[in-house]
Amino acid sequence: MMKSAPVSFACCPPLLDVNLTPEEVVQLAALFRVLSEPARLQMLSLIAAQPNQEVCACELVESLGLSQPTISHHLKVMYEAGLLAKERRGTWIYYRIVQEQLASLKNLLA
Amino acid sequence: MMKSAPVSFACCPPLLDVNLTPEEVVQLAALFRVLSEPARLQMLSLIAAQPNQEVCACELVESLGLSQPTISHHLKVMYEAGLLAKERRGTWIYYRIVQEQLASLKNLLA
DNA sequence: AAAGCATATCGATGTATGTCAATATAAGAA
DNA sequence: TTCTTATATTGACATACATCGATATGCTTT
Repeated sequence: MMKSAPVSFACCPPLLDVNLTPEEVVQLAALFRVLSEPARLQMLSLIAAQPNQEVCACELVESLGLSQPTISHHLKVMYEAGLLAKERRGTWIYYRIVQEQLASLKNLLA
Repeated sequence: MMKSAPVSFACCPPLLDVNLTPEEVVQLAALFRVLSEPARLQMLSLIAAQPNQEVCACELVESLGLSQPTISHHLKVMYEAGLLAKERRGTWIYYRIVQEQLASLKNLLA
């Protein structure tokens, strides 16, 4: 599945000052859902803490106490939500945070 | 259960630029979890759209297509998460959004 | 006190998903 | 090609929780 486009409702209406349509609400809720998992937040935090703003998947497996399939699953979920970008470099795959997605979410919380 | 205190980690470090502790991550994830339900977002949006910034529970039951127990459940969840304040006026109970909680969440998304 | 309406709780049920072991796929090295 | 390592997928399982009907609690009015 392809990475989804950044969330955008009309043009950045502050989240809760507007009557959101059911579709927008579902889309937004799905994004919050992705962020509602401690393991995923830990992963995001760990990526953001890197000097180069990226990690290879194997580092995450080492850092968190979770199995490799579980890490891979979370990476996929965040990638498909448009929160992560990935890039293959040889054997390794590096993930970085898509800032725009988080930024648009932030704008909606006005 | 009592309404929980606003989220605050140290003093507003931008969410993903810092290595969050497991405890902070769990607390933050729980808050996102509350926001990950379409029905709850719709309720928040509906409250924010009111001129007086509040609704009584019965209005929510009428507006959304959900049963009264379900609405009551969602209200409780958001209240306990510190996202809603409530005030009894006669037979009715009015809910309003706790802006600080949303604001601190927004700050963490820097 | 009794009745009527608003809200909360309880119990049950179905669905979603986090997790892992096992296995598959992919890329580089020998 | 074969081997090794990195990542992804599959299948199974357990847990969390949204939802509702039934019922309880609470407030106001008569």
